[in-house]
Amino acid sequence: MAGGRPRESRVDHALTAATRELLAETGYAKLTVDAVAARAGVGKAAIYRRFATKQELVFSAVVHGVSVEVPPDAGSLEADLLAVLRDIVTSLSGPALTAIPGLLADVSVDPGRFEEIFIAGEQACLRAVLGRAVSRGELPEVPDVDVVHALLLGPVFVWLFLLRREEPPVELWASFVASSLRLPGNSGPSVGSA
Amino acid sequence: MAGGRPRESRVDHALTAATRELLAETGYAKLTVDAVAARAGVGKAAIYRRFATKQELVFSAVVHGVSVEVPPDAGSLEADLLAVLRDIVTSLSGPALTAIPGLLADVSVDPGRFEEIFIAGEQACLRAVLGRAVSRGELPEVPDVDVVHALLLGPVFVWLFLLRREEPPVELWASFVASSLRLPGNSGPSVGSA
Amino acid sequence: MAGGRPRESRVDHALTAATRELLAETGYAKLTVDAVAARAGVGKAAIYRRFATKQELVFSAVVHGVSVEVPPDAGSLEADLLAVLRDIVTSLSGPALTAIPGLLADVSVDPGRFEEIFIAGEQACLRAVLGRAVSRGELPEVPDVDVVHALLLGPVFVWLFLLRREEPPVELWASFVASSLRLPGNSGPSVGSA
Amino acid sequence: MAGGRPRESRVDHALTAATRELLAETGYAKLTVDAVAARAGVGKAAIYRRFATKQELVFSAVVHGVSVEVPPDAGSLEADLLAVLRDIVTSLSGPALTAIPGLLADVSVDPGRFEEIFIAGEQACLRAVLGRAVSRGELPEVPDVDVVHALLLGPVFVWLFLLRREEPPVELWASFVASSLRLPGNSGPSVGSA
DNA sequence: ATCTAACCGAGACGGTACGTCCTGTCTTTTC
DNA sequence: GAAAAGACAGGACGTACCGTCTCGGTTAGAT
Repeated sequence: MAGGRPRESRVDHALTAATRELLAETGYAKLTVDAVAARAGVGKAAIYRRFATKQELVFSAVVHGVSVEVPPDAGSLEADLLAVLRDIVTSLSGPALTAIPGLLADVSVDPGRFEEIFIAGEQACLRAVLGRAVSRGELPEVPDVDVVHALLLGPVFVWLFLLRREEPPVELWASFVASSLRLPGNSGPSVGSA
Repeated sequence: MAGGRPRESRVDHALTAATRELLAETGYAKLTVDAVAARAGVGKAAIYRRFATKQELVFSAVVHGVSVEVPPDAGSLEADLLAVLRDIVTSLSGPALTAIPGLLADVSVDPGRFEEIFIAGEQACLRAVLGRAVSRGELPEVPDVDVVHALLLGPVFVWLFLLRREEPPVELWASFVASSLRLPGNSGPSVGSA
Repeated sequence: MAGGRPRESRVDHALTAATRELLAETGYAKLTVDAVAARAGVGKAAIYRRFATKQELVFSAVVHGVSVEVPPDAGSLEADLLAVLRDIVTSLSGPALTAIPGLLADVSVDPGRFEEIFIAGEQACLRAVLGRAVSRGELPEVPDVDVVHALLLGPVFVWLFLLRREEPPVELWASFVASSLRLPGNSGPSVGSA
Repeated sequence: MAGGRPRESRVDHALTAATRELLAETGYAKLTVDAVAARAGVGKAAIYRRFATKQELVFSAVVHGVSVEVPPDAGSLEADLLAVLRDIVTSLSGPALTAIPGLLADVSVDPGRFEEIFIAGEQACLRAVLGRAVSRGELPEVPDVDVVHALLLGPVFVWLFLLRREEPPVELWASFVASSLRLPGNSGPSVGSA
């Protein structure tokens, strides 16, 4: 009823590392489970003991260590939003840059899991930042977080994955969003958050 | 030198229809070329005579009839932006909703083609709309189109493909973007358009 | 409802040849379907389009060209039996020598098919030979073919596959069987052939 | 230097029983070591501490209790041969019936071990029986034991494993072999026993 | 009225990856 | 130190899909 040999963390680390390397070298589409196993010096069974599909493996490797920290108070709504935007850019860079389109495409990856990692954390940060703005008196009340979040994350997404360009103009967007939020009539809760 | 049997338009229509049906039924990831051929009552060769890859087939079926019309003058920047946003939402609905994440993922799809259809047309509309705002005196000069485009398209993208929710709050975003663009200091060209 | 590309006989021949080569080089146990495909310059799908399992592939390669000819009248029962025995030895030599134990073990190979090739043909020859002996007056009546067949095939089987020795003493066994059959009381049909 | 926990005989018995059950239920080809361990309520290590390979495990379970006793003098060569034949049939029945083809196929099983149990013992019995016939005056000299042994074992083998029929006609074969051995010229040593 | 070239459905082809399974070994904790 | 439990590396299996190719046959426009 008890024990058995515990899983080796060596394997977990090797898998994460190998997946990220191959993601960088060959891209998501050409990444194969056999190649990951070979690179990690691991049997395929050890992979499928941990992840049900290739997508879960990649997902796990990509989200490993994505920050969910609320950025420190930067003094103003605009500066705070800029910090959130920079975090978003960071979380979409590195291995994620290569993997996310593929993960988004493969239905097999649990949308809930995806949302939880890439959306919920960011929304929590955003909520904190907007709360600070209310405390400061910059905003009369906390606007709908989903709407604002999409307004921040969306442009970065398009810039990186559709236009495939680097260095999204986050300062500009932070300024846009901050200024429009401060205008009267734009801040009230307006759609029902699901 | 000429001659040969002409292609049957029946085949083209059957392919578009079959592809859209299967996209709706099984999603992009589980769509197979054999299934499309079978559903369309067509040989695989007839498909590959028209499209070099599966991605082109899907792309063609999805973009078929996407509007690239500049919306009529609605009287104000905000109303014009709203019209552009609605066009964007329309172009991302229907079969495209299922197919776009997959197309985005498959590197094999020519990024240029994709950009041409889904980006360039929208940017042209946007440019016209922004030009009208300058004529009206709502804006001092035409802002960077890439930046504004990402600001419009991005939130819709996130809403539909990441949050997988329906009916994006386009009125809100149109209002946000219009008001922030009208603020002094936000409208100048600020990053080099590639 | 008709047509489609016909199967290439080149593939069939290449598969038979490759299977036999690998059987000789590595033995049945280490023979892999991938290796056969690679050696034959053939995709695995082409194999599994023809054979449901690895066993059927090997079986087909091994039985290819097994003779089922009734040997010419050699003048006496003993000489005829010797000829049948030599045919048996021949049919169990070559690739079959390596493959038969494995085929026998793998339940997946249809016992009926196996019997049909390796048993029925030999029994038909034997029946003819025994009939000739009756015509000659060497035997009063045709004995039970199953029983005599087992008496001929069995020792060869044991010699080759259990003792793993070469050159079974077929002359001796032919002589034994012929002389015992000729004795009164040994030739009548005694068990029900299934 | 000695000491430690002694091996539990419970494990040995459970292994033999589980192996035989699974042999009967699923056959040799589908028998897995994990299944044996699970059925026996035993860890795999306990198996591999006792047997080097799966084949040895099965072999051990199958040969457990195979008699190697020289049958008592039945009064005549034919009756003695019949007794030997019956012993052969017994040793090939039960779990062995399912396992032997598989054991024969897996080269990994030591041919020496196999020979020792299934061949040498029977040949010793046969040698004794033939010696008794010489003493009785039924035979002028002891014939080549390998040859006669193949003549006895072979037909049973074919009947059980190739034809997959039950109740081999041992009386018939005993009579055949006894009568042919008694004929002049058939009894001399004729091939070199390896 | 041919001839010819490109089309058509059907389906086999080489190749590649998938996810499952099994073997024999190793590593825990428990007795 | 043996036991049960179960993770480990390695590697074969049979399935599925892609994009190409080969059949026999059809359908235009050019001769």
